[in-house]
Amino acid sequence: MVTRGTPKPPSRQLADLLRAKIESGELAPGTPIPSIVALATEHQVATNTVQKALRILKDEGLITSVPGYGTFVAER
Amino acid sequence: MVTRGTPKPPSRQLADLLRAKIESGELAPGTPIPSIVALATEHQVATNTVQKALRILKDEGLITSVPGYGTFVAER
DNA sequence: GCCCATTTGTACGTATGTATG
DNA sequence: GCATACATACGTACAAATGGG
Repeated sequence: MVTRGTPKPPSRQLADLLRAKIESGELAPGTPIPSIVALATEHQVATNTVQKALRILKDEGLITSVPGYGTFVAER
Repeated sequence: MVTRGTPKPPSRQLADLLRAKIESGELAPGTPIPSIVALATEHQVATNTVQKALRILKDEGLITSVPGYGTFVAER
């Protein structure tokens, strides 16, 4: 759940949430992550915020994005 | 000069522009970079775009930001 | 080859939060 | 307390890439 009024901003909360799913294996390497719009709707945040969260995970090498196609869990 | 209609987005153009000034020594290590608002006004882009450009340089280790204080050219 | 829906990427303008001096 | 500056988020818009029909 993404909440406000906490020291941890929504973008980090969402990044942490997705990272946990990846590391737990719920999102396996090679599988697609829900689209940005889907994540924004699901977690009640702006698409920009989702982009920011995904950027964090990209910087960590956990995911890769293909424009016009989708975002996927990286092979480790 | 930051232009549109080119394959290189404004945020990258601005990042490249600032990087060149740093590497040429025009902006020496330890010296402050103009504020985000100042850069946005000067280059006619949104503050968000400036933030994006600065983020690129931060990722490259060329600058560091201190909230409420300013952004500075990194040492070395 | 040509539309078209989907998806990522970038940008805009604005608002608010937080830190510094 | 106040002014300045960075950080985050919102909603919106449009470009470019992809894939399916």
